[in-house]
Amino acid sequence: MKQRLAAIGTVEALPHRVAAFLSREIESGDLNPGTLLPTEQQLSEKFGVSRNVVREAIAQLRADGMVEARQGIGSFVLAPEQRASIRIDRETLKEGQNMERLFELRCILEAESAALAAERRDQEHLDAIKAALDRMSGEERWEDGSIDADLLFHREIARATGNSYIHTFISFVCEQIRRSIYYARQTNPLHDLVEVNVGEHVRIYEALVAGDPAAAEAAMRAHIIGAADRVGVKLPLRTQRTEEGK
Amino acid sequence: MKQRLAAIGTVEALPHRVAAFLSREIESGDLNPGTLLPTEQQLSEKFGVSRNVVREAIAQLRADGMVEARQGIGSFVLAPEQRASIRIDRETLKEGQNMERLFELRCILEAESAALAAERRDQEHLDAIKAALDRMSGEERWEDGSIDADLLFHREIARATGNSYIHTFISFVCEQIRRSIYYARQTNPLHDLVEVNVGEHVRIYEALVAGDPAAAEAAMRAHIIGAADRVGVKLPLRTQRTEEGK
DNA sequence: CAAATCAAGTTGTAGGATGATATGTATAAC
DNA sequence: GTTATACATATCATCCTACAACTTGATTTG
Repeated sequence: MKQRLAAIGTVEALPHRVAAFLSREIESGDLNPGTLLPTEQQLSEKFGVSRNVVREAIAQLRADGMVEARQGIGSFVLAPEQRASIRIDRETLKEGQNMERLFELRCILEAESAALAAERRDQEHLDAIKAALDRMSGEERWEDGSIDADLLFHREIARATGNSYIHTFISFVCEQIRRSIYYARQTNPLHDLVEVNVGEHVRIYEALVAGDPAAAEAAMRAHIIGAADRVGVKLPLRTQRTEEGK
Repeated sequence: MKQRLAAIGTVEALPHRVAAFLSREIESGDLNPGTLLPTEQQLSEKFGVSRNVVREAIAQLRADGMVEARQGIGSFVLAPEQRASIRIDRETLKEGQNMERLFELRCILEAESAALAAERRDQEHLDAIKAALDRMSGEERWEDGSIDADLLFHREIARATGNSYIHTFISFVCEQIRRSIYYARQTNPLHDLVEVNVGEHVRIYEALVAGDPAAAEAAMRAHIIGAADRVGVKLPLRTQRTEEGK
């Protein structure tokens, strides 16, 4: 009774697919903490892969602190309290549609971040944001320095919210996106370098200076959508956005 | 020319010892970024272990984002900037933070999550959410089973967005809040147990069934604000929310 | 000279064999 | 009857060989 692993278009390593499957089962609660995973033999037969593949998958789960293997017994599912971290690894990032999802998450976080920053920013924050903006304007093309300045711009806005959780999460998401862009450029050097749209950033900055949360949110949302578009990602938009909060 | 791995008193798994050795070589700069690791065959001979052990060790390094393996070539050492696997560990998030900021982030993520879920959910998602809701209704007080059901309810909604990043982030934030509540109850057992407001959850569920993103978002926002209030956290609200998107 | 082909090297996967470790069971001793 | 030992079983840990898939560079061929 073999079970087909989701066969996405992208070529993906088998161990990662198995690990992702088990990981989802644990996350969704199908495998409660404390329970024993099926034996390597059973998993091997269930997924139709060799035990080596299963072992590598379990090793990955163990590295993430999701299970604990004990010789002669099996692998136990650990409670979420023991989970060490959030991790988005390179393989996951390469999966199709993941860029789209990442941008979607970024849009949610940054739009709200911009609105909060517009309400809570002080002069020191504005100065830091302006400095990043100036650094960005120095470069026309999407080069390393420009990318860093762009990243800094967004992080400074997140910092201006006064909520370090938001700052941490946005930094993380931005890093993921930046690295995937690096990677895409590395594997396909002919790919056109994406230009940084300075104008979009200026509009965000102006809204922050004006202390207008709605304008800041709208400008940021437009910017993220534009940025996604420039790397070939069409962001699925919510159909009823304008009606919210009525 | 075999090389002895450090034989510590503790019995440690072979792959972990190999990974630790290579990891130290990379960290110390003996293996510069961009260079190719020795082949699995060579490492196998060097350490006197099987190729499987070497493979598991490299898989661990890859999971940590230190190397990238490419079939037919070898494993490249990555620069720290290129490392695609980032951990947001609890220590980082715990530094001088408070519940207020955590709830603020949760509100941002979950409100949008509910709206997206209302647009994208299918019957399987609704069934899973309903199941969590039923489990929750069984308990009147904020007890362990009820907390788990509550958590599951929110995670299932996040899953219904189809965006695994949102799911991951929300799970993480919920887990943080749950642990804080556990801790508060442990240190102060006299503290009144907070009741789960089933009604708020029902309203969210109904909006999801109706496929109404705006209603789902509003219900979720009200719920998070209410939940924060019940644990003594006053959520700072944005002043201009209703005007957004004009 | 250019393009197609081939050969060698490397990682990825398959599948079995053996050792190490934990658990349950049956037998023997008291 | 109870306890203790030995054995059988199940499982992970490691090792081994073989083949498939992929990359690179040399060779051959037109």
